Amino acid sequence: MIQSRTHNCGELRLSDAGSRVTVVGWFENLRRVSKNLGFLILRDFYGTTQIVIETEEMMACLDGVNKESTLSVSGTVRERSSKNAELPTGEIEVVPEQIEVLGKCVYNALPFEIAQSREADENTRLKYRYLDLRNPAVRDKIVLRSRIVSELRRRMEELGFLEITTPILTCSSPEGARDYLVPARNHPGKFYALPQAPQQFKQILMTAGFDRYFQIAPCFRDEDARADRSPGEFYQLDMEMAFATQEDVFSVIEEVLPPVFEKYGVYRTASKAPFVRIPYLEAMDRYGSDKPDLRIDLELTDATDALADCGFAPFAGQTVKAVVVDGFAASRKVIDGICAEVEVQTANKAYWFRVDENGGIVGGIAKFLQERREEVIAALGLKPGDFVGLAAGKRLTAQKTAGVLRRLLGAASETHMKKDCYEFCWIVDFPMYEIGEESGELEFCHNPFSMPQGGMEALRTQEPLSILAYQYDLVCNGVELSSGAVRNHDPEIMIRAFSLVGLGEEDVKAKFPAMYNAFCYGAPPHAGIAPGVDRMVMLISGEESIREIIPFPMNKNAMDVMMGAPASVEQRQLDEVHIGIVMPEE
RNA sequence: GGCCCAGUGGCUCAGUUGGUUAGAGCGCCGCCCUGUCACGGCGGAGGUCGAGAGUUCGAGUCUCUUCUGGGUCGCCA
Repeated sequence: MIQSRTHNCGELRLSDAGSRVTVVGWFENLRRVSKNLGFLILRDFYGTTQIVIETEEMMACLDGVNKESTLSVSGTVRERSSKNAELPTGEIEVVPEQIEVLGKCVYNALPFEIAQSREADENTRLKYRYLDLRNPAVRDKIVLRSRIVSELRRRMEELGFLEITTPILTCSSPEGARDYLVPARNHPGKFYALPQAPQQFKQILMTAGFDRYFQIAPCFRDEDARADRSPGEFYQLDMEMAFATQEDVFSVIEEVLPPVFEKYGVYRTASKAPFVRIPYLEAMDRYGSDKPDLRIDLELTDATDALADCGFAPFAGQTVKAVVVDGFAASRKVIDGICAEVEVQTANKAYWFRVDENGGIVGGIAKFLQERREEVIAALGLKPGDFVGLAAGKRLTAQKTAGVLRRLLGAASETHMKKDCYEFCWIVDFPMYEIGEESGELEFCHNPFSMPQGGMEALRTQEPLSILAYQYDLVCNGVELSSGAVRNHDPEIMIRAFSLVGLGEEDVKAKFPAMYNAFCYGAPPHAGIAPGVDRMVMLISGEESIREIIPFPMNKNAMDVMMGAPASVEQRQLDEVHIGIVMPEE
């Protein structure tokens, strides 16, 4: 009969000396000092406890027992004769009377060392995730995630938000990302889809009379992975408010998020309400990005007039954007590295020059600028010691390239980046429409659910490209946490908004039948947002790989190498759901 | 789908202009060690150098193809 645990491995202290205890956990290590003296380290979720082996009898209990087996140890707590101040339990040890193996580890060599699992091959870590997670440094990220989610939930509820779950099996959505499809057994040829977001459901909840909704919502999108984007599935702190404006949404987020970031973050300070608001076009112009990292105090300068016709071929006829960095004394090697990285990230080249102590232009493309040196210096407001990074191309290309350059220069500079804080901002006033790059025709810029600023009046009278939407992004330290919007709840305005992109009433009804119908029965004005939980946990924990903050992550190719998903299924299962497999050629 | 990087004992890595029998640390096995705490000492086992082809007297090293993993662009309303 196994004795029940009396204490966990993290809680015994000097005051427990003399107590008879039973502790259980994983066999982490045995430091064997002689034939009948050794130190056994037992580890559980809460910590480690040292078991001192002083007899050949106890030593024999461990013969042939591999590390990482689970053990039960009963004995007496004793003060250590040599203490370890590094450990919470470092003043005591347990003198065992009985050692029992609870669960054997049948292998005497592990795929990787538990304590160093973060250095192991990532594929191996994912395959043996249950071993990887035994490493406290790995496990703590998952614990952190749990605490963050719990706190977000608590704060939302305190503000009167109601958590309501929405369906996982629903309809394929006609826009956006690729859907994950689920065949419907009782409806041959028809499919459910996993939701890309609970967008329509939450808007219908508003129409149904719920006032403040939120959900830690699972979302599914069949798109390729990135370092900060797990393939397949992710979670959002999804919320929606009835009879609400953009400002109402902002104030909820500004109240809920910063305290959580400050409480659990690697950085201990976060922006206070209200967050900076930057119109989209201004963000592109000043930062070359719609997700600017405001920890960097550099801004883009327009150098088109000064440099476009300087004789340097890549600038001819292009927009030229500059990033001026004072006191940037990086080596040539560092500068070349930054330029190469810009090219990798933008597929566009970056250029540079420098102003020396005497006001001369040197380095990079300097030789093209000598003739008009004074004009360039005056136009860009340069002074000795300034470094100038440059990007050229069509307006948007030049902005985006310079934006990446700004980010890299900021990170490389000693003085232009505040490193230890969370800088939030809102990007507001996104355009309602844009000219599609492929189609060359008017398209919705973000999503068709947003309310145009100015409502019906704007749609009737303004030039479509000049119409702005009540559409906003939440950005923190250069990471886009979320999009959100004041929704278009008026069927007439919705039809008018669609008509500008060549779609009629029938198209609206066909694409979003439930929502459209619901809005025809009296909808409240409403607005919402859905910050990504995974992204927030990454920022808070300081992790750069999203796989570190997901309990069971998939690899880049959307495979779960531990479970073996995706996998083949039996023909019988396929038959039941009326699916035939057509393998791709070759 | 395009581009970039990586792949060498169980793990992390070194391996020079192509040149003897491919090394180290950790782990594993054995022996020694009475207070360790990254315990220590001595010894040992363990390698189709991701795979295939080519160049060469000779390939871990060079070339091509391919596989796997990561990053990135496309994509992500």
